Amino acid sequence: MRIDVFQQVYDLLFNHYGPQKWWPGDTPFEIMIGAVLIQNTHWKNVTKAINNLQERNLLSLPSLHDASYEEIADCIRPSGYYNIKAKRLRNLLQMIVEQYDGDLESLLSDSTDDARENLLSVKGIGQETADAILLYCGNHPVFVVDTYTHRVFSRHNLVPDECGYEELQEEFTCRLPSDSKLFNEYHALIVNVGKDFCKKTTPLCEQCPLKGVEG
DNA sequence: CACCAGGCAAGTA
DNA sequence: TACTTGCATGGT
Repeated sequence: MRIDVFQQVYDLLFNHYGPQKWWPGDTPFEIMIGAVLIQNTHWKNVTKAINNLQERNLLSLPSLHDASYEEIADCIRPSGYYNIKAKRLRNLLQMIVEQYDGDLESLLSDSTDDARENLLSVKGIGQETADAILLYCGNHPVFVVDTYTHRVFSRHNLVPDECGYEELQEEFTCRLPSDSKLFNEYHALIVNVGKDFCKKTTPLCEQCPLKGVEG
């Protein structure tokens, strides 16, 4: 019996990169904030923004919820789209206050479906951000799809180019065991190989650990 | 200098 | 429904 190609890709990536220890961040709250700030932005910029929040003691739900819009925007300026992201952070905190009495752990221990639905109801939280929060803050077994996932897998003809978020996510979900630890590592590995070998303009590379893998 | 990054929502037809 | 555009800083 042949091993599934998605499993093969995981093995190739894991053998090449080793365990990733994601998500960068010390607390679920910090990880959640990072999930919003990373949207279409380099992680290096997000680090600066998070450091600014840390310096002003804003890395907790009550303190950030109390902070003014201007102060938040000023802190997260390096992460880009700072006006819209400040609003998104406030929307997210507001939902947690209203739906979960301001308790992040309460959101994270809710059922996956209910927590996801509440996250998606927030303006500024889309499917990827919601799933990243569910997986990397709450260890829910949901596979996080991102631009690298689509690019790497379509470029290797493992999924059709026009594959959408849910369709792509389903490919992983139905081929792999529902294991949050596996999903955690796999997504991180895909981002890694995407950054190194599957940029928008770089078409192909001899050193790519996925060289020769085709659907 | 141009281009891009671990998206998302609003606007247009 | 299916495209297009605005949002913005900092690294290469």
